[in-house]
Amino acid sequence: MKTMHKEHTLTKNQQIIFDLIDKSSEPMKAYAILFNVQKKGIKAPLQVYRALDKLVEIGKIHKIESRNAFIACHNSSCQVAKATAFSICEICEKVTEISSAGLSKYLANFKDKDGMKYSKYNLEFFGLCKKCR
Amino acid sequence: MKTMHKEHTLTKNQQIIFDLIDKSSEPMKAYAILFNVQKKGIKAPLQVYRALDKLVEIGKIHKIESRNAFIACHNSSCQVAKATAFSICEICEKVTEISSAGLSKYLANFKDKDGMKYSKYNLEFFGLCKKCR
DNA sequence: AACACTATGTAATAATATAACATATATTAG
DNA sequence: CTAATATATGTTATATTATTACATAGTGTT
Ligand SMILES: [Zn+2]
Ligand SMILES: [Zn+2]
Ligand SMILES: [Zn+2]
Ligand SMILES: [Zn+2]
Repeated sequence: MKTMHKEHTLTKNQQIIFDLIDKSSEPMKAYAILFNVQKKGIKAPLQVYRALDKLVEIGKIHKIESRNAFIACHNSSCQVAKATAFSICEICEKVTEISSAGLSKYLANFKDKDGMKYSKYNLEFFGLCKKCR
Repeated sequence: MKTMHKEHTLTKNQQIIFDLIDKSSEPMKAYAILFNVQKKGIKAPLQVYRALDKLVEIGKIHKIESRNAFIACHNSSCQVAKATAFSICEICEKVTEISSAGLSKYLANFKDKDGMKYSKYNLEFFGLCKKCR
């Protein structure tokens, strides 16, 4: 078997925060998350950041670096928690995870001028989404 | 002539801050920049951020989004202020701007599943640099 | 001179993220 | 099972990154 998926059982805080992000239609910022989960007993920024760190680490969510925001992974079976690509609408800020075999293959095989390959990358495309065009 | 380069005459603050970043061997963070230019009369964060915004806008520097840091553009004639790619060493944090015709062509021509093209992108590769391998 | 535009100066504050320390819960080894 | 270890949580304080708001100054155009 080529890829074995370790099942990560989420802890309570991780589950609460993942559920919130997962059902959100847009990327969520840490303090928006905090505000939303306070009714569930998560009171401090650090509790949020710790859960976010872990969720990113195991690939359940991704951080949109240019926006300091987080979205759930929608690459179904995301073996590529470390090879991410997104399109970002510069008007409505809609973010979509790009799942392109061609793109990931190209980038995974890309060699810099020293012949160096990189297995980990993050790519953010910017433009206008369908609605905003 | 294909690309006409408007010469941007930098203002005083812009020049001070660009010079500092340009001579730095590593990406600089905004408050490190602030600290360094205080002797030159730039006293407030906003003065730094305004200069940074402008310098990014005209392509003299780039922001490394995953690090909240800034480096001078070294794509010599950077027509691609909006199409940037970097390699980042996860140990020593060395950042290098990637200048690859193949890569930029591939990305500029990349179409998502809706057939959408993106003229603007930012790509960050992560790995270990020569020294850290 | 009048106007528009860009840049600067300054103070206050907002938004994002981490350090430090105490406690609790889960996992593993003996 | 129990002790040891690792992971997760709770809490307070603080560090880091970035923007709002408003006043002033310079630059170029008509
Ligand atoms: Zn994903
Ligand atoms: Zn849009
Ligand atoms: Zn460049
Ligand atoms: Zn290195």
